[in-house]
Amino acid sequence: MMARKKVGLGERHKKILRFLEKFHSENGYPPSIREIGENTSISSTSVVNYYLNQLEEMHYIERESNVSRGIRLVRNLEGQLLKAAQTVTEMFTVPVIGRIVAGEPVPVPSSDFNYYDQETGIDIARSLLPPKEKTEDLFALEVQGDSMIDAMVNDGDIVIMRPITQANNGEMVAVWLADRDETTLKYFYLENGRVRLQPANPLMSPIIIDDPAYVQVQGKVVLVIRRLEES
Amino acid sequence: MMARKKVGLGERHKKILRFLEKFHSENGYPPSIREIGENTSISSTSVVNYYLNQLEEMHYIERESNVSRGIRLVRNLEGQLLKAAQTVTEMFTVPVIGRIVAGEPVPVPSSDFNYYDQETGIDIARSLLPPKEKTEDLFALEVQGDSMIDAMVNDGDIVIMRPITQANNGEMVAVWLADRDETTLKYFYLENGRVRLQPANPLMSPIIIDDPAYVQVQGKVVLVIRRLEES
DNA sequence: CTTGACATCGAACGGATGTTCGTGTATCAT
DNA sequence: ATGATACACGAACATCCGTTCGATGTCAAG
Repeated sequence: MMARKKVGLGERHKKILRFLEKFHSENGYPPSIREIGENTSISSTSVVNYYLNQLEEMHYIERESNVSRGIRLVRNLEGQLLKAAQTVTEMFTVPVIGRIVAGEPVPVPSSDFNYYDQETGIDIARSLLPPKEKTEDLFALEVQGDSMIDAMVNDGDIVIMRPITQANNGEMVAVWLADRDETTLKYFYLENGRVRLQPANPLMSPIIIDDPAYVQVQGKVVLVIRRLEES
Repeated sequence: MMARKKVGLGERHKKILRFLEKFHSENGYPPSIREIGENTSISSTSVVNYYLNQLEEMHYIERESNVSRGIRLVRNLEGQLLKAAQTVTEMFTVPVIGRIVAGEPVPVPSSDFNYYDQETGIDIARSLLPPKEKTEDLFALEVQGDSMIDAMVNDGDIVIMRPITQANNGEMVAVWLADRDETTLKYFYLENGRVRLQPANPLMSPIIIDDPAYVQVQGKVVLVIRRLEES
């Protein structure tokens, strides 16, 4: 109230910015000018307008004239550029549908699996995957037991997979070995009619399967997440 | 137009959803009903209203009555939950500041490290970490080489860490072993004045260090990410 | 002292916006 | 055939909303 010189971001500017951020965060759309005023103790819409104009000049927001709630957040209080729009599509939830255990086939979801009903999911930033990788049919499994160390995955790790039945060479896949009653995660290579399953652990030897019929590809591994326990 | 039975997401629903997503993405605020109509070839605001009500019943959107542009996107076309608001705060970028190599100390950022200047970062969903885990000082390192298999991390894995100099028992830490000129990732236990460094790999034996002065704790591991290459 | 810049206010206005209502057409089941 | 339901339309209305205007107060500089 005593700041007479224009010195940049004043307290009222900050207060409005914080409110803009919070409101959009909670509601999915920007506040109106009256809502801004009510929540920042400004009684007149023209004063709110005045400050919004200044925030626009300082490139914290962008406004559309004569558009209700036409306010776009550009920077946050610390001046960081906000990718508000893009962020919406840059994270997704992968349903955790079960466990991956050495002695059982992978529980691959059926084609009519309802991806929205899962109660447990794991949030993944889209940028962790290649741009072309589709996300809709990904599923997550929790590793159970110590039997997957050749794949360098540990008890409790989360393995995110895509259901496939045909593998390309070099892909890390989950296969069910019918003659051994065993699930294993390995790099898949089809060479001269035989299958080579290469462990991720460089100290371990590959498995060679003469008859590919014994190798049931169940899914392709796209991501492994290990969370360390909070102690 | 011929579909008289109510069958769920119809073409018009999809068209509107796509437009909602695109418009919000580009403008930072939702479209008005007339804008929706103009862009989906619907000539009447009441028809737009009709479809928006249906999309709300199907939980793709949420609406606020009598609020201009009071539309919140809840799910996208594929049905994935959008955390439009929360996503802004539920994802963050961890700077990748270097590599973790067995023969060198961990490059821990200094206290005046500028976290915003890093060009390489890795996006992490906030939910992958415990709620109390602060995110501001986390840094990421890329594993180089095959020398960390006792920690079950592989060449190319991303290890996300917090700088600490004192470890609690049971924490997965990066330590610099001064007598061996070696960095290693292990579970830390201080027992009767001696340090036990337990490998994550259950087939491997612990290291016992009699003099804790030789154990320089450099950081605590909070998350490991393995991305499988697209082939 | 005056002047200009900045900040604050409320009232008023006109346009933006959402909602309701009634009508018409098509489809389906009985 | 009838009745019920779903979808599509335009008109009308009331409220929401942004903008403008004029007035007032404070401060700093000349």
